[in-house]
Amino acid sequence: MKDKKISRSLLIIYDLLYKKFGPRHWWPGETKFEVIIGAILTQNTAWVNVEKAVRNLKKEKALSVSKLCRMPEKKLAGLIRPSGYYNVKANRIKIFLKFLNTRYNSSINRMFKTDLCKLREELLALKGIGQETADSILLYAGNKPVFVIDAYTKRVFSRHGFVSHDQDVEYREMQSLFMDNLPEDVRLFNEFHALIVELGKSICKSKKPLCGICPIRSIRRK
DNA sequence: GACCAGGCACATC
DNA sequence: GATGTGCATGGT
Repeated sequence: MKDKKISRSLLIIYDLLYKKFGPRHWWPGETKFEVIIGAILTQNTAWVNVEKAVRNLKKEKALSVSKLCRMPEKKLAGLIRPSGYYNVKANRIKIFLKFLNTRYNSSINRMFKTDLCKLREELLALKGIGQETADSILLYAGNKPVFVIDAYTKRVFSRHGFVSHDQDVEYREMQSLFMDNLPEDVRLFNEFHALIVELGKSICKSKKPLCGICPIRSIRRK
């Protein structure tokens, strides 16, 4: 259900952010496969640490489906160590690879030819792939019109009254805010989410309002 | 030394 | 269902 006022507000915010930060050229990654691996490695992790892990994989010439399939999980964990949670993430990558092999005969392109809703369900059924990771894969590796919701998006848009609650806002509710009120445009979805992340990072660094948006800290876990 | 980062699964109540 | 906890490195 499109709300013209919300739609206009979102596009104004997008323009402000675009003027402030410029195009973000997301996702940083040379291939679809690298984007997918990056999406798993970046779970609750600073991107600089993901870059180190990806560098290690490239140094080993291991950033391909076949190479990673053959690599023992322990060795993979060692290479991605800088990205944190390395045992968990190595296991998640192996689970994805097994899925890709058995379901799509190791073909990323074949995987992305699947109906969008069906593929999203399949990804979500994998252990270690949650909504944000699945949507990042679909948007940034598959060029599918899906809006990615992350912690920054939840914080910024819930605290500025776009949805009723705070950080506990449901993923799908927040996603509908964007997908119902913006034109279905992969490039827009891509750029907007990347700009929101940039905004979130800048706010945390500067601790001053930016583009009229107040400093926002995450809520501390006990 | 404390806090945080482009999450997710699982146990417990 | 909601809440708490484990998984872990590296930058500020």
